[in-house]
Amino acid sequence: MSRYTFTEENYLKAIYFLSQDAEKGVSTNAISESLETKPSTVTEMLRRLREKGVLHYKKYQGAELTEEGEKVAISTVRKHRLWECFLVDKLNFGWEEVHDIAEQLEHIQSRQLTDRLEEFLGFPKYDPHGDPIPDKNGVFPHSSDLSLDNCKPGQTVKVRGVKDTSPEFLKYIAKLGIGLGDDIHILEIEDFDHSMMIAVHGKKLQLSSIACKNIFVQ
Amino acid sequence: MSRYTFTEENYLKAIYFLSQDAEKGVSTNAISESLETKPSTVTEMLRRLREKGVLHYKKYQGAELTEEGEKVAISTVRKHRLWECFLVDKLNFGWEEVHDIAEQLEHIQSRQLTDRLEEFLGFPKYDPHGDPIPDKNGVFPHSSDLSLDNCKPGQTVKVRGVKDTSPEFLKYIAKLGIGLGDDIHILEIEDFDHSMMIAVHGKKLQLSSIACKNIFVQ
DNA sequence: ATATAAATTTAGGTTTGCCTAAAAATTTAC
DNA sequence: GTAAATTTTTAGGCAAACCTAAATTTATAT
Ligand SMILES: [Mn+2]
Ligand SMILES: [Mn+2]
Ligand SMILES: [Mn+2]
Ligand SMILES: [Mn+2]
Repeated sequence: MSRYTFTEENYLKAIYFLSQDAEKGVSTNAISESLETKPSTVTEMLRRLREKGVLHYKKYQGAELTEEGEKVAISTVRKHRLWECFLVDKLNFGWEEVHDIAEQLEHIQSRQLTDRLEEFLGFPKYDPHGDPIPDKNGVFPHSSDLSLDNCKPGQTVKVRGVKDTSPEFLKYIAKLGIGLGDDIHILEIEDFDHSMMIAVHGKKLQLSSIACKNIFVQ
Repeated sequence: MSRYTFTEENYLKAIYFLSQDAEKGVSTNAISESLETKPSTVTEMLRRLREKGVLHYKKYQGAELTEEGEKVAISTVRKHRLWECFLVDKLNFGWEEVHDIAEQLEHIQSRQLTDRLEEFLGFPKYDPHGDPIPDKNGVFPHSSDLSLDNCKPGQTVKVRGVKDTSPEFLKYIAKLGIGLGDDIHILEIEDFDHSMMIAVHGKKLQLSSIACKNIFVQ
């Protein structure tokens, strides 16, 4: 993994995320939109990145990252999310303020810096928005590691599964309007019983600590 | 103080330091050497920076920063030194390892980030090499500019910083067991080469006059 | 004072990343 | 299955930073 420019890392990161939903090659237009550059600029960059060996690309057929390309993308995601943790946990920024600063910090090149930052932060598994942080080998934590009761007010997390799969529990959360893939925004945690006030689909509702322990999030 | 590129900040910082000793305009060659670019590149950049209003420059007459230019330079120095403190104090880097990483971090643009970092670090007045850190208004703390070679036998002085911050020199004095805050007792000065016999931590050792000139004391 | 040397600028190129406008390929619509 | 719409690529340019080689200006030395 040699050195990549600011811009190259941004392209690789964008293609990495876009290729998660679309299973074919990532389209020129999709990249263009995501990076707010013109499609012609993207075409040119794709040719350059292909020559560097970080992606496969044939005219009109979209792009797919190579192993090396994915490694660079994941490393950039890792840096981005670790810095977001730093900004929120150590410098007391709000979770909504940190993205743009992390967009800059994610391009600092020093393997040692990233690894020591991770250690300093106590090896966090998720960033302030609940997104998983890959380890130094590029391995993401399994989402089932994190249940809702381990999250903090201010976080927004995605429902990834349930621990209790009984019909009673599933019916209960379905009635509340909570389903797989939904975003839960944590508003407040009651001190005395650890129940949570949350917002889902714009609706405010209360969840007991027992319910929270049974919802896996990411 | 609008936004400046990575490169512009580096030029302004270099000119700022160079204009501290040379009281006339800073020469093209001096900048070229300090930034390891060719003189012709510097000439071109000086014209551009003049148009931006950050320095005065007339053909063959060298460059001088305007108030705005100096503000940018000092702000960059501030960021550089605060990040060096962070790396040493919080991430346990050695003081000889941090300069290159700080060269990158100093260009992150967020006033808020810099100020909160400073607060997180406890408003340090000096970086790990003993260099003074300007406050958010660009004001430097008063720093002693007394170097060891100006001291006399019999004196005991405290190490406050180094003039030469190269890894070679830092490693050298680290090997000798000399660090920030250490007490140096001057035993004898050799007449013929002005080398010093000193005692640190109870150990006797010899320092060349070149080494002595590069150690700031108080 | 003139010749030589050194410093600086000019001229002409390169690479990275971006743009607009036009052409070509692909997809969709009838 | 062709025509229209959309997507993508090509062609040609531009700005920031860099370079080499050739002038030009300034400094130095006899
Ligand atoms: Mn983010
Ligand atoms: Mn980015
Ligand atoms: Mn430094
Ligand atoms: Mn720098």
